[in-house]
Amino acid sequence: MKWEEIGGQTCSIARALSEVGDRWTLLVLREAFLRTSRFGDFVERTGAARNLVADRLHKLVAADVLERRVYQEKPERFEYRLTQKGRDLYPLMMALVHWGDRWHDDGRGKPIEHVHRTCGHVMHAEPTCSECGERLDPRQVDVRPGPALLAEEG
Amino acid sequence: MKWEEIGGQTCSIARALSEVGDRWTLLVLREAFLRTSRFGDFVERTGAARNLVADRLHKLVAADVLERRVYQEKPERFEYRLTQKGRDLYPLMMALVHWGDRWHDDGRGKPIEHVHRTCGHVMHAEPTCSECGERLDPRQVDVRPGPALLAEEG
DNA sequence: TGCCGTGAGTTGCGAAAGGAAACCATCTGT
DNA sequence: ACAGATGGTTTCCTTTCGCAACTCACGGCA
Repeated sequence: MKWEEIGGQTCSIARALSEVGDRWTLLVLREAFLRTSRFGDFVERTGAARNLVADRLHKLVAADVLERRVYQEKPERFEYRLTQKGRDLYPLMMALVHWGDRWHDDGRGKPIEHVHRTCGHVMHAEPTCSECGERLDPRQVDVRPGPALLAEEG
Repeated sequence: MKWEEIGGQTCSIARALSEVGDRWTLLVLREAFLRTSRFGDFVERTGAARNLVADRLHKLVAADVLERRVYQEKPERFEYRLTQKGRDLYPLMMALVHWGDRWHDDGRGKPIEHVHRTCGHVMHAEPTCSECGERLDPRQVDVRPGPALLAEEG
C-alpha cells in the first residue's frame, strides 16, 4: 500500500498521518510553532535539504495547515504562518515534547521549558477527559466504533 | 542531514521523532494501542509491506517501545507488547486522533469513539497544565531554554 | 553600468528507502 | 503426504532523499 492511499482509511490517525505524519513535516511544524516563518530559516533550523523544505511547505499550505503570505513586494518575499488547523496541532507537539523529555533525557535536563504564564510554573501538557476533567488513564477509556465505521460496515 | 543525526539534536521533538516519527512506525503503534500483538495482524491491519513491518517492529523493540515475547513454543510464536515507554505515547495517539476527528471529518462522524468509563461520556483528550490543571492555551505558555540547552551554549 | 548580496526557490544525480511478491522454515491438523 | 498457519527474509524494481549547483528577481553601491 502506498502513502497516498493511507488517507482514505476510515481512521483518524491514518488521515492525520497522511498530512502531518512525515518526519520533515513534523520538524517544519516544530519550527512553525517556534515562530519561524521564512523559507531560509526553515532550511537552516530544521537541517533539511532545501528541496524537501520547499516540498513540505507547499504540501502543508495545500493542506491548509500553513498559509503563505507576501510580507514584502519588490522583491516578493513570503512568510509561512500556522492556520487554525495548524495551531490545533499544539497538543500533538506538546505530547511529543513531553515524551521526548521523559524518555530521552541525557542527564542534562530538558532542552526547553514551558512556563505557564497563568500559574507561573514550569509545566507540561497533561491530557484530561474533555467531559469530566479527570486525568486520563488509558485503562479507563473504552474504544468503540463510531458513526463513520458503523456506516461503512452496515 | 540524515535521519540518524536528528536524534542527536538538543531537542525533545527531534529525539522523539528519531524513534517514533516514521509513518509506518506510527501506524504500527496505532495497532499496538488497539491490542494488536502478532506479526501477521500488524501486516494485515496497517497495510504495510511485510518487510517494513518486520523492520519497524525490530526498531521499536530495540528502542524499548515494544517488547517481543514468546507466547507459544513449538513452534515458537511471538507477540509484541507495549512497554511503559510505549504506553506513554498514549497522549500522542490521542492528540493525533482528535486532530484527525476535527479536521478530517468526511461528514459521517468519527471513525471510532472513546468512552471514559469513569464518567460515561464520549470524550477526547484535553491538554491541561500539569501544575494548575487549567486548560492549555498556547498563548499563555512561554517557551524558554532549559538546562540542557543552556549547558550547551554556556 | 557592472557587480555583489539576499531571499526563495528549482534542477540534476547518485544513494538510500519503500513496495510487491516470492521464497523459506517450523509446526499442526487430516 | 500435503495443506494451512505463523513469522519472517530475499529479491527486484520504483520512489524518495540528500547534497550541491544553478536560477531568478530585486536593491544597493561604486
